[in-house]
Amino acid sequence: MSDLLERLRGRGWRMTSQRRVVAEVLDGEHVHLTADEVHVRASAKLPEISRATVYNTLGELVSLGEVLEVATDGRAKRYDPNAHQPHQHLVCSGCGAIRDVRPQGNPLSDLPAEERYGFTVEAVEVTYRGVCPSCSG
Amino acid sequence: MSDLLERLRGRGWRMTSQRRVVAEVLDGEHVHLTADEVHVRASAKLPEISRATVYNTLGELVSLGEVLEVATDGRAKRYDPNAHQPHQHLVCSGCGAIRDVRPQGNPLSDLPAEERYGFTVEAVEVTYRGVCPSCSG
DNA sequence: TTCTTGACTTGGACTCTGTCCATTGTAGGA
DNA sequence: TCCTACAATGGACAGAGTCCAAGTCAAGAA
Repeated sequence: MSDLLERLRGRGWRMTSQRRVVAEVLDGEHVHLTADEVHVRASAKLPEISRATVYNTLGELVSLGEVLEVATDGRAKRYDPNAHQPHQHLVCSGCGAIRDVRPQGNPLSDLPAEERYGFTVEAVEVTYRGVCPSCSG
Repeated sequence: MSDLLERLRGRGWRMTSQRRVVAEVLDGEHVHLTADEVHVRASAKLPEISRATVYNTLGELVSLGEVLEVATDGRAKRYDPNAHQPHQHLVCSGCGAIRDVRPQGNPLSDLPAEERYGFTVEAVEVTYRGVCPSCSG
């Protein structure tokens, strides 16, 4: 993530303190924050940052392919900075915790041609649901 | 779906015209309506039915395991009456059409123990994304 | 059949998530 | 340093869903 800002600058992204702060907040492993959580954490570093800017910046990062949008429940979308490593998600039904996981094989190949109904299938999202150790203990 | 009402009555469900209409609207194959769409169609049969009742009834059907909630985009949840036959979804990125599909094998077994982080994994949802014949033509 | 009652429905207010837009501010090149 | 196009702001707005107090009614009891 540290070279993210460099990469974006190279792509003509204008660097502002707001964008820098949003990028910093999204740094890390197994990070799946909602826009609102990003706003809270960004505000801690840069109190004047507005909600609209957080939404704008997240949207741009998604368009640029640097962040993934994850919708594991019907509530707010979550933003996953782990965009350059293919993975799926494991979600705790108790507390909502999310882990990135890497299943074996390629789930795309599990859909036989006769189940594709003429679609050109391009991607697959897998969400495993279960109970995490803290919630089952 | 025709015996759904019988089954629910047997479970102590009080039968009302509103609930009957919502159940009727959800009948069929590859049905994935939003709550609002259910409300529109139910209103055609029973004009006085309220939005709140549609939400209540859908929520009850989901709790009872008779209908599945599907969140394929960040927008409104969709309701899938095909709850008694395990399946996954194939979604068109163009028009949003949804088909029920049955992948080979059990996607749950693709997640090795060392990728479960101590979770008790109970279910898996798979969403295939692609372009349908109408949209690619 | 009528009565009774607790479950169900209603509609409007409210919350949450996200978008839009006119105005103000500023990064970065000239 | 100055310009200006791009970015940030915040407040209004929209869509999806929940909540609640009051009114209604399904279905068992008499």
